[in-house]
Amino acid sequence: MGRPSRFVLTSGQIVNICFNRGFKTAMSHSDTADRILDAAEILFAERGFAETSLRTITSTAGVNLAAVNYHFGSKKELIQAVFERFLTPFTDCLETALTQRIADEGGAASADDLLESLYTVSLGGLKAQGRDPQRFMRLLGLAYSQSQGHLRRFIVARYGQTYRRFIDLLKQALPEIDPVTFYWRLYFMLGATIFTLSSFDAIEAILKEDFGAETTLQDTIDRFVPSASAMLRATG
Amino acid sequence: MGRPSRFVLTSGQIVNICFNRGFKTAMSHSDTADRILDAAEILFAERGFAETSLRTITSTAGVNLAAVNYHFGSKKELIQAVFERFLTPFTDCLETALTQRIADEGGAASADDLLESLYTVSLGGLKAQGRDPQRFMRLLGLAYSQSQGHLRRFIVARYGQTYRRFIDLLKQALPEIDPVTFYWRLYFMLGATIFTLSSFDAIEAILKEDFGAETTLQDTIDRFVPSASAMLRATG
DNA sequence: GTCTATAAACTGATAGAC
DNA sequence: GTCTATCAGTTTATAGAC
Repeated sequence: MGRPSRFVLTSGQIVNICFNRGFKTAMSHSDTADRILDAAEILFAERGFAETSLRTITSTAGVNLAAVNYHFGSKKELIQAVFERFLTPFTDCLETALTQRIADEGGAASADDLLESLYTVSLGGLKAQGRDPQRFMRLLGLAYSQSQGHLRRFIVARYGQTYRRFIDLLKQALPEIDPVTFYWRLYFMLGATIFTLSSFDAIEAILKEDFGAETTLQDTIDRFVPSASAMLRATG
Repeated sequence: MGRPSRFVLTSGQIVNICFNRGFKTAMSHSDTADRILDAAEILFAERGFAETSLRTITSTAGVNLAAVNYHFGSKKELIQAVFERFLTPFTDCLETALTQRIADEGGAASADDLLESLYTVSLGGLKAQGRDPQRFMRLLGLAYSQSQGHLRRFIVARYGQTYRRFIDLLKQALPEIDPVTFYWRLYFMLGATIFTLSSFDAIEAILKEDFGAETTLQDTIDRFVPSASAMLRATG
């Protein structure tokens, strides 16, 4: 599994370093714009974009309605700002983790290690940042399903490079899979992750109710990595 | 793999039988209500519920605005009617296919055969019906992500029994997987399917562009079944 | 920067003529 | 069953006072 030696940073340590830095600078002053972003992030994730009015956002944030237009210009730009605030530290952290992995493993990381980096950054990173991974995944799901075009273009232009890098590394780690099959399974994995973690609270509650099983963060990562890995590698 | 003998109906044949019956009766008269349902189905799948106004639906359908309230009562009831129209033949067909499978295989079907039934009914069935599988999946995704409660309750009450039956059969076919892991992976599979097929056209276009690969229906089923199967069975 | 007030457009739903 | 006309409520966005 390529467990790092004691001189090498683990994904978890990288997560703590990047997110703690990003977190402090982003949160150092809680002015009106941040209050709006906080409220918008929660409400968008719960209801979607069209179902969340600026009035609901501003009254939840305890600020004036006109403040949205003053600080962000329009609702579309507010949506982009919400995504920018959580995708920037996340993407930077993934970038760092990937660089560390390939340095660590001499140029080519294994598929399981790449997946472990991805899930540790997305789940562990957000929890370390005091944020809810489920909310993050719901927003990502919305970006795909409700995207009015502008958001999709914004995300691809701003963050596409890092995700292409991840995909290329994963492809190199699975040379036996033909490119078309790889592409299908990549979507498969993305959908499984976003969809499942979007319903994380509901699944967690059902598992506790029906099986008495507590769900920890590490449990979830340890469940996702082998499942995704087996799916990517499937023969037939 | 349990290929049926020549005296046994294949999933594909079952699909043709159920859907052709349902299709003719449902489409025999194209009055105002059906025109509204046709337009609403397409527009909801493209934009979501909140983003699609009744005015857009009625003008697309070429009918009067008041006709929606006359025929369906409210927008919520129109949404339910859209789902009812495509979920009823789909669910009936899955029910028939499952019954055939367990009769065919003497009480307990294999996981791969169950998955093959599910995908043949959902993909093949809708295409046989002259409908777009992608649209079907987008609507299912919306039911999960945008569900305003009423739709979720409607679907569970009306169709829950068949899906619980499928899940129980699949669980029986995978006795070596512990129940909690099974539950996680079921969500994983559901998300992968809905998400991937929601973007079917986009994926198809990219595959043709980048690899010159044409994508047929049977290709897609043959790609999904082993991937989902490997994921469900993963060890570790 | 923050506020009030209001514009301008859109929404779902309905009453009542035909 | 279908239409027009309209209601009552909501939405985003902005102008202008402070």
